[in-house]
Amino acid sequence: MVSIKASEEVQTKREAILRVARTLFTKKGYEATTIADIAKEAGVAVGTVYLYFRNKRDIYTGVALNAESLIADTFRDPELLEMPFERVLKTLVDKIFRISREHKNSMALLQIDIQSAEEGKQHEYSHQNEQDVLAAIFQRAIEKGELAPFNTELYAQMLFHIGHDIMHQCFGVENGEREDMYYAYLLEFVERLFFGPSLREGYKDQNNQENKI
Amino acid sequence: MVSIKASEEVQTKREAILRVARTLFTKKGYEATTIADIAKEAGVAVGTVYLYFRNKRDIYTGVALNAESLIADTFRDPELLEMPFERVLKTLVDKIFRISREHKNSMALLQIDIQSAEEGKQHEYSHQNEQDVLAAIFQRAIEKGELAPFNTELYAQMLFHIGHDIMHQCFGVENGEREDMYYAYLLEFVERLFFGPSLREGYKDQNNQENKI
Amino acid sequence: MVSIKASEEVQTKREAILRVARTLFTKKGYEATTIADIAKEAGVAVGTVYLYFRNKRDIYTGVALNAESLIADTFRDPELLEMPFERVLKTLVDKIFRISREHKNSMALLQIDIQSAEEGKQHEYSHQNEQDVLAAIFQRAIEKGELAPFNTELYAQMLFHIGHDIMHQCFGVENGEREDMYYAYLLEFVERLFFGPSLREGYKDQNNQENKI
Amino acid sequence: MVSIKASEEVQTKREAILRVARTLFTKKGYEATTIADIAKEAGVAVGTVYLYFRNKRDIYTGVALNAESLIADTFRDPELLEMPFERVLKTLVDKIFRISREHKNSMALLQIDIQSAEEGKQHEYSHQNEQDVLAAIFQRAIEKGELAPFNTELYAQMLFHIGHDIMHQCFGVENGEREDMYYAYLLEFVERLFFGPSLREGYKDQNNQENKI
DNA sequence: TATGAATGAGAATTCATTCAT
DNA sequence: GATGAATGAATTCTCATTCAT
Repeated sequence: MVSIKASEEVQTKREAILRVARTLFTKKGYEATTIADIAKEAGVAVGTVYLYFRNKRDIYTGVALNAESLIADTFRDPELLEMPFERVLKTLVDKIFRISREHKNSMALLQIDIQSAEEGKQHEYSHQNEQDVLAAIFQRAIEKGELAPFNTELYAQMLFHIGHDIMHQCFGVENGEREDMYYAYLLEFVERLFFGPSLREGYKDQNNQENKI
Repeated sequence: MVSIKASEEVQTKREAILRVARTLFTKKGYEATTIADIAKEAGVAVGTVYLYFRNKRDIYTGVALNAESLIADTFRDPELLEMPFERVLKTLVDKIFRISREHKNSMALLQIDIQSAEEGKQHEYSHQNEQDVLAAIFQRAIEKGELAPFNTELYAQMLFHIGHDIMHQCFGVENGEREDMYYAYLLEFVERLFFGPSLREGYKDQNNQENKI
Repeated sequence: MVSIKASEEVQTKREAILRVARTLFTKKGYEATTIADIAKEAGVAVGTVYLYFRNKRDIYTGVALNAESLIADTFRDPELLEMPFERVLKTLVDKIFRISREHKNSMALLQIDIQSAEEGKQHEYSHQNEQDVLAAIFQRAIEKGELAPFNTELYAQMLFHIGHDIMHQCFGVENGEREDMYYAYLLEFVERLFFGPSLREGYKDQNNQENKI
Repeated sequence: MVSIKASEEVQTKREAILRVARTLFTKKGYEATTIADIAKEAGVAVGTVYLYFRNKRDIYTGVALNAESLIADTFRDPELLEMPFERVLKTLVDKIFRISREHKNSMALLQIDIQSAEEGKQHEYSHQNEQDVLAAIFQRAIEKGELAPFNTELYAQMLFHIGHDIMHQCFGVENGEREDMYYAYLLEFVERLFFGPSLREGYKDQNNQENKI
């Protein structure tokens, strides 16, 4: 009993710190957030923060990696490789919105990463990870003849960025207040890119406008 | 005479500071860059920096706004509103690459200022500025019947982000070493989005592949 | 039964802490040694340390006084007052080396407590203690006509310091690796001082060299 | 004029910090002395301390090396190698007292050095330096036939320690209040060691007691 | 204008000590 | 007695900003 409660407490405390740090890093930026801020907000003493994290950077890493791996993990779902591509896009968009909603604060952090060129290089790897998963999904669809061949890596990268930007805007900046709108936007955008029609053509008639917003 | 020379000096010094600040902010991040760093690199005394800028923030604003307005200014070219849309995309991509190449360091800054939600809001205005210009170009094309109607603001926003991301990657992270590749990427991406074919269709035959990379 | 075992445990634990503290204070210095270090090394919890000692200072005092009184105690041997002075010096040198060897780590501490003038005054008393015992031995030899009269306190003080320095060098710094050499050195030094010849005279001939090393 | 005054100021400030640091390190010990203490006592801001020293350790080194080299420098006087050894001892004792008096606080630091075995090894070199100079003086006297051969290095080491101890006691602990007494003590000690008589013999008659205290 | 020494508030981090279990 | 998580005061060091020259 005791141990269960204790370990829960620990979990609670560590996570409280992470949760608060996430929020503050997002709201004020990494450098402008002080350990004192985090401790106060998390309802613990400054020293306690250092009980769970070796240093400030460590907290950041905890928050950021957590956020990054969340998305990559969800995208790594094997079903995505087998389901008809018609449904893949919507599933991906659903997933990314769901996770982002659940981890609002983490999402915004994905931007902080790219603070400087040097830092950027350090985190490139984890981005790559997510992009690879995305590219693999596209590649599979091409193999199955559902998509024409194209530069999957390039599109993975760009879509990854678009996704992040929208998540950041939607949840980081606007706190999810216009989630529905952004959901529709993103979906329309990717469906148009993958299935057409091009912006020049537009939707010829009403019957065909399932995907239009 | 003296005053001319003096004002030239002033121009020189102010700009030297801005130029150096740009580079350092980009390379090391805003917080990690000290006024002493900037002063030293710019070849002036610390106190001198404060003759031209009220505080550190002021320098940053100078740098960032400068960078942002550069793009907005270029996009505001009235020719863009009148030329056939067929040529608009390529012209825009050309412009953004040219400016980014000429102001490598500034570009990366565009990422820095999305550091935190609060900061984000402050700079939203100038982003908006650029996005508005972009949306206006699309709107004009729709009016001229060159494009089907679509949510121009949404697409302006997303394309703005994609553009920034690629510029950041290309010039901020990679220092322009693979500029040609990124140029082709971005062009193919936007042309496909605007003119098709969708990724599902792909390019049917060789004759039709004008836009393919 | 239980109480016996318990008190043994207590003894064990208290001494384990003292033993570990001694080593760490010696190796890393007082300030650089943390209670956590001591507790870990001694195999007890941090809180346990505070069951046996009121505070860190208390541990230090325990260690240092322990070390100091060891020597004073040995010097207080009544036999020393009665044995012919011819043998006293060698006996003293033997004793100091034996104790130092057995308590290597303590020895080095004798230096640490002369860290600052204020601290110095606090510990003067225990030094005085040792020096008094030494002076008493010399005084007794003078009374017995074995030594000419001299300022016994002064010489006690200086010899005490020389002894400590050599112990520190021999056991604290060199870890006893050249004990034999230092033993011969110290003996030759004090025998020359007490019995001659002076460094100017040196040893006249082989037959006379009883005391030479 | 300005530059002279300026450089004087600098000298003054840097030295004020060193002077104060010396005193505080001596009085309270290295670790117990805070930068705030030093700054306050020196009449400057905390930041100013870091204008002249990179970190706390740097201040310490400045103080300690200064102290150590002072003695070695004085002992390196070539005259000492040529003057009759009769006068050398008194000259050395005079020198060491004069320097110690002038740099009271530095002297006490020589003890702080030896805080821990590890630190001890670091500073061994500079001690060696001083001991070598001393040993060379003795060696020269032996070559000139003024002293009988003996282990000059050993005696240099021991006399070096005795000297330091007495300086520490006299100036560090007692602040020079009984300087005359310690001067007489040290002189009697070394003269007896070098010229006799041994403590056993003592001074045979009144006429011969020039050196007795 | 230009300088750069000086300032001191503020940040990260450590660690002796306490106390609920 | 024993534990070790929690505390928060204290410490070192940084750096934006000022101001006398």
